[in-house]
Amino acid sequence: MEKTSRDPAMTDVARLAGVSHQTVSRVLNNHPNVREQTRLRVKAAIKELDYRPNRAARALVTGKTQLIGVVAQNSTLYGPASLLSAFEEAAGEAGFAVSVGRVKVLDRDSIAAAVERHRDQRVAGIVVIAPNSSAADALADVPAGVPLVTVDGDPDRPTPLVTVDQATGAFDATKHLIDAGHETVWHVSGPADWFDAAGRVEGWRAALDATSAEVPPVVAADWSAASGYRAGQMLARMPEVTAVFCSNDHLALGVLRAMSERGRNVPHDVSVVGFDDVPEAAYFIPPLTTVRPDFAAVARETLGLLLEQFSDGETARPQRTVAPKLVKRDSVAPPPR
Amino acid sequence: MEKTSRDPAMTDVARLAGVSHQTVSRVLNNHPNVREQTRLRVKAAIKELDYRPNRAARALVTGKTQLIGVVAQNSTLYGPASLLSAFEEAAGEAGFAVSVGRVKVLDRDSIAAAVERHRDQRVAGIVVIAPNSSAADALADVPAGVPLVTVDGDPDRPTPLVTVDQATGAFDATKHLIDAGHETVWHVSGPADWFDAAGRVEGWRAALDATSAEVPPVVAADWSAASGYRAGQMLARMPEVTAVFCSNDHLALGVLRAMSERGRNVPHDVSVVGFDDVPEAAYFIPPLTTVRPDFAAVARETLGLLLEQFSDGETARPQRTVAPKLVKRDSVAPPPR
DNA sequence: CGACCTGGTGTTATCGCTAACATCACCGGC
DNA sequence: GCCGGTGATGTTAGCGATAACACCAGGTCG
Repeated sequence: MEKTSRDPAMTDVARLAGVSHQTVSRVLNNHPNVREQTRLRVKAAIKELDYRPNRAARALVTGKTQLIGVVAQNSTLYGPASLLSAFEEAAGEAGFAVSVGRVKVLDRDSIAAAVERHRDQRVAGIVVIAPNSSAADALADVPAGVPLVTVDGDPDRPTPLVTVDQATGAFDATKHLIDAGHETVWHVSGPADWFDAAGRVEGWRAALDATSAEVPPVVAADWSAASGYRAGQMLARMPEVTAVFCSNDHLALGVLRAMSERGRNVPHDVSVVGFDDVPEAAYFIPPLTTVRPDFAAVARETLGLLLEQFSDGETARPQRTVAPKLVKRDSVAPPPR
Repeated sequence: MEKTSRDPAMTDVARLAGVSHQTVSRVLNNHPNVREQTRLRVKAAIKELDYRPNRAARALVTGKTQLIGVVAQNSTLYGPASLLSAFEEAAGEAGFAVSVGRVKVLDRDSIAAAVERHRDQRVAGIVVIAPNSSAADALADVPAGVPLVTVDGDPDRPTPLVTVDQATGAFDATKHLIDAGHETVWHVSGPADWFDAAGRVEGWRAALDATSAEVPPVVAADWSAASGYRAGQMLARMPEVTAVFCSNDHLALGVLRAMSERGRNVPHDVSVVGFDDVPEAAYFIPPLTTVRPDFAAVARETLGLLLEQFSDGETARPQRTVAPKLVKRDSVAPPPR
C-alpha cells in the first residue's frame, strides 16, 4: 500500500543533500556564499524530490506575497478584457500571480469590497481598472500603504496611473477625416462618466478647433452597438452629416447599420471612424478605419509602475500614457459634392 | 511621529478582548463552544483593530488555500473571455480567490507550465479552459491529487468536465434553417481541433441527417471574421447555397460581408445563423440569428464540480453540459424561389 | 454524593520557511 | 605565529495561525 505522505519540505531536501535546511534556503534564494559543489548537490536533491517551496511559509515569515490583485468589471467590453489579459501575461512573466476580483458594477461600494478582499489576501499590490468616475471615487477609500496603480482612471488625480492617450488618438482620427475634405466631424461618444470617452471627446474637439471647423453637438451614447445604432438613425437623417467619429468600434458598427438601412453609403456618403480596433473591425461593412490602442504596452507600464512602488515606495512621475495608432481601412472617403 | 507598526495579529485581538488567541480563532471559525458574550467581545476587538486574519499563516498550518487557479489562453475570443469573467464572479462569491495563468498558445508545454505555476502556489483546485485537443492532451501530465475541472474540453475523456451543449445548439440552429424551407444548410466551421467546433459540426450533421437532407462539405475556417470572409467569398459564388450555419458570430460577420459584396442579400438570397450571441450580433447587417450559450451556468457548474472534489474527493457524474438557446433575429428567411 | 460528562477556555506544539547570529576553517599580515 | 577578517555552513528563534490536549466549573445520574 502506498502512503500519501506530505509534500517534501526544505528539511527533507536538506537531509538528502547532507546540508542544513538553511543552506537549501540559500540556494533557493541565490545567496552568494554557497560553494558551487554544495549548490549542485542541493539542486539535485530538489529535483529528485520534486520539491517546491511553500509560499505560505515564505509569505508568513517575510510578510510579502507574490500576488497582485486586479479589480475589474464583470464585462466583456473589448478594451478592459484585452487589458486584463495583457496584464495577466506580463505579470506572469515577471513571476507574479494575478488574482482577479470581478465587480458587477463600478460603484464605490463594490470596488471598496473588492479591494478589501484583496487586502485580506495580503496582495503585494493592486491594479484597478477604473474607467469611470464612480470607480475613481472609490479609490479615495483605499488606505495608503498598499501599492496601487489605476488603469484608465482619472487623469486629474495625482495617483499612479496608466492610460491610453485617448485625446491624441481621437485627434488623429478626427484630423484624418478633416484631411479627407470634410468640413466638420460629428462625434458619437461613450458614457460621459468614462474617462476614456471624455478624453476622446476632448481630442475630437481639439482637432476641430485646430482647423476652425464648426463643432457640432456631441451625440451621447453608451458603448453598445445598440446605442450606436440609435445615434446613427438620427445622424442618417441629417444630410449635412458627412463624417462621424465614434468613441468605439461597436458604436461605429451600430452607426454603419443605421446608415445602411437609410441607404446612405459608407464611405461615399458618410465616412465613419471607430476606436479600439476590435479583431473583427476589418470585416465590418465596409472595413472600419479605427484607432488601435496598444494594450500590451499599457500592461507593461502598469506592471512597471507597480514594481517601482514595491521597491522605491514612491515614484517620481507616476503617470504614463501610451500612444495609440490610426489604422486606415475603407470607411473614410472624401465627402460627396 | 507615528510608528508604522506591524498589522495586528490574533494575539493583539486576544489581549484587547481579554481572552486567549485560541478563543479568537474559535470565533473566527465559528466554533460552537464560545459563550455569546465572549464572542461579542472578540468581535468588537476585531473591529476596533481592523484585524484581518493572515491567510499565509492559516494556509501554512492547514495545508490548504482558498485559491483556485485558472489556465486560459491569452485571447479575447468572446466565449473564453465570457466564461472566465463569469467564473471569477462565481468563485469570488463563494469566497475563493481566482488566480489566472495566461498562456500564449494552447500547447502541451505551455499548459503544463501554467499548471505547475499554480501548483507552486498550492491552489486548492485548477480549472483549465481547454477547448482544443492539444490543450486536452496536456492534462494527461497533471498529476492526480489536484482537483481539476476542464471547461470546453474533450468530452471523450472521463475527467471532470463542463461544456456548453454544442451539438444541441448546432442542431437547433440547423433545424431552424431547414424549417424555414431550405433544402440543405452549409456549414462554416471553427478550427477542427477545437471541441466546440467539432461538437457544432456534429449537431449540424445530425440535423441534416434527421431530415435526410444532403450533407454538403464542411467549409473549414478558424474563428476569425477574416476566415469567415474568405469562406463567404466562396459560398457567395455558388447559387445553390441558400443557408449557412457558422460556428461563431465572427465567422458569420465575415460571411455577411462577403455576401454583401457579391450582391447576395441576407436573408432574402441567403440565410445565415451564428453561434455565441456576441453583444453586437443584434447590430450586424442584418441582425444575426444565433445561438446563445449560458456562460454563467457553465461557471456555476464548474465551481460546483470543483467544490465537490474538495469535499468528496470523487464525484459520481463528473460531466455536465449546459444547453444553449436559439435567438431568432433577421438573418433567416425562406429560400428564394 | 462521587464519578462522569460537557461546555467554555487556556496552553502548547507545530506548520515550513527566512533572518540573525554562531561557528569554524582557512587566509594573510605584522 | 598569533590575530582578525572572510567565506561556507549550521543553529536558533520567530512569523501567525490551527489542532490537540489540558483544565476547570457546574450539572446529571446511579
